[in-house]
Parts: sequence; C-alpha cells; structure tokens
Amino acid sequence: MPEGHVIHRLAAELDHAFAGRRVSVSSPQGRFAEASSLLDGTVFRTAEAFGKHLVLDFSPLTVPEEFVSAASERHEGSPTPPTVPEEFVSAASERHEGSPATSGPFVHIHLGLIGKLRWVKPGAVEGASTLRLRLETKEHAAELRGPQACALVGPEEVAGLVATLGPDPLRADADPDRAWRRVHRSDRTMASLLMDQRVAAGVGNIYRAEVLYRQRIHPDTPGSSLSRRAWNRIWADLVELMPQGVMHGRIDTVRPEDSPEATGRDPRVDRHGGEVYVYRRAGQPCLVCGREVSMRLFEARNLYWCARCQRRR
DNA sequence: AGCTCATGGCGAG
DNA sequence: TCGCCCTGAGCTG
Repeated sequence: MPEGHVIHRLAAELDHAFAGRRVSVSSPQGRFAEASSLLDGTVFRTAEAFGKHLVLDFSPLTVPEEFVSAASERHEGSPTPPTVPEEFVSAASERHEGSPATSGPFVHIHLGLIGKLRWVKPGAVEGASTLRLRLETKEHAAELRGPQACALVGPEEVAGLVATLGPDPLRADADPDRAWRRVHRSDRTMASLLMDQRVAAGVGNIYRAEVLYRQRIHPDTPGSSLSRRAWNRIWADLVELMPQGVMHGRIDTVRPEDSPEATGRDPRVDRHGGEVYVYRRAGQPCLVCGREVSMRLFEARNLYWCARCQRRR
C-alpha cells in the first residue's frame, strides 16, 4: 500500500483532524502501550512525512494553552479526514518547509510493506489484538496495524532518520542535485537506485516502473551512464506525478493521449485502481507499442518494463 | 479453511 | 541473497 504519496496524504489528514487538539492515544494490542499512555490526552501538534516515514509531533509541554482552545473552534464542523480540502493537502509541503521541530517527543511510524494506517469510526474498538496504535477524538479515529516501526523518539533520532534519506520529490525543500550526485557516481542500475531511499525518498515499486517507462529508460541502465538531462527529466516527472498521487489517493501515470478515453481501450479495472503503463501488466500489450510487457524478479521485488519502448543504450 | 501475494526493509550469512 | 518481520485481501477449494 504505501509509497510516499500515501504517507504524505496521511500526514495531511492527521494534521487536519488532530493538529492542536487533545487526542486520546492507546495501544489495545499492548506493543506500544507504555509510550501511548505517556502521550494519552496530550496535544497533537503536527504530522509530517519524510519519504515513506511518518513523524507525529506531540510536544505536550510546548503547546500554549490558548493554542489548544483556539484549535477547538478552528476545527468546529470540520469534515472527516478522508475528505480533507484539496488546498489543505496541496499546502502541506509549504507548512513543513525547512527542518522538523526540535522539541518532541515524536512518534516515528514506518508502515513497511503491510502496515496500514486507516480512519475508522470513533467509538468501539475492533480487532484489538493487532491494533498497535489508536488516535482518537470525539470526531475522528485513526488506527495503525502491522507497522514495520512505531516508536517514541527524540529530535536527534528524527534528524538521524531524515539524514539517511535522499531528497523527497513531495517536499518543497528537496534538492535533486543530491540525488543526482549519488546516481551519477554509481554503477548500480536505475531500477536499483530508484528503490533506494537514500537516493530518493518516497519512490516505491510503482513509481519506479512508471517513471522509467515514461522516460523510456531501460531499468538496467547504470546510474553512471545516465545523462544529467535524463535525470532532470526523471526528477521533474516524479515532482509532477507524486503530488497527483497525494491528491487523488491513487497512482495514475498514463498520459492523456494514451488514456482509455483517447484510445478507446477498456479502462483498467483491478483493486489497485490507477491507470499505469507497465506496473502489474506483465504479458499484457504495451499501451503504446503493443509489445508484451516484461517482468522479472529483481532484488526480491517484481520489476516491470517494456522491452521495446525502453531500449538499452 | 488454507494459501499466496503485496505500493518494504532489516539483519544474518 | 535469503529469511524474516507483520497483516489482510484475494484467490482456491
């Protein structure tokens, strides 16, 4: 489920629902119980995304009381999180421009492959045995299950985490030159580099496959043989595609001229939603050239590409 | 009911 | 490179 767009969307939703409010925090499963009880009833300051990582800032001791009460009015009659206003979502990168807060404590959440953070109806708890973390007010409740990480951390650990990550195309403070320097001096393949969170944070298996397809780059192309121009185009494409993913809550990468409407083909109908060129389309005809889409296992993940549109060079 | 796979990432070898 | 962590949806039967 989670590439960077999902995490950034969640951060915006959590902000919208909880920022400036007292939140009840619990861990019905018990595996985060000690930390939860420490935060229970304190004020949620903000949620911020770094690549695929989510950082919740409670800073209970630093929030002025007047801010708390003002927040209650500010949020009066607010819609439920899944329908956060688009302006609010798109403004997220500006809200968090620069470095993260330096106070804390923070909750560091990393969903990994199977972790899920979902909005539920406030009230009765179901499936407590797998419920790692629950955040709740009268209006909203969010549940975290199966995360790879859920830990109470300080500002040093947040800074350390951020330092290990490459630039995030979804953040206004991202520096694509930093990624380019890594790409340029690496003999590893672009397929490998794009999945490496130290190179570019937030890109996952779908965006990897789709951005390489859109830029007609063979996945086995070594980073060292990529031109600066080609990298600029990859980055620009991610900066265009990923915010759309945040906005729409799904990954669409097909250009208008290749869309079902333009070509008369059937729209994609599977549980993963979005219109894509190659991801999970192995054996099906390429939307542009008609050749069967290729797939192979690469570094323990499925890699998809079109052998005709993405020529080796 | 059971099996497989998933938009990740880690540590051991 | 492999095994392993963790959950649940989507199949098969």
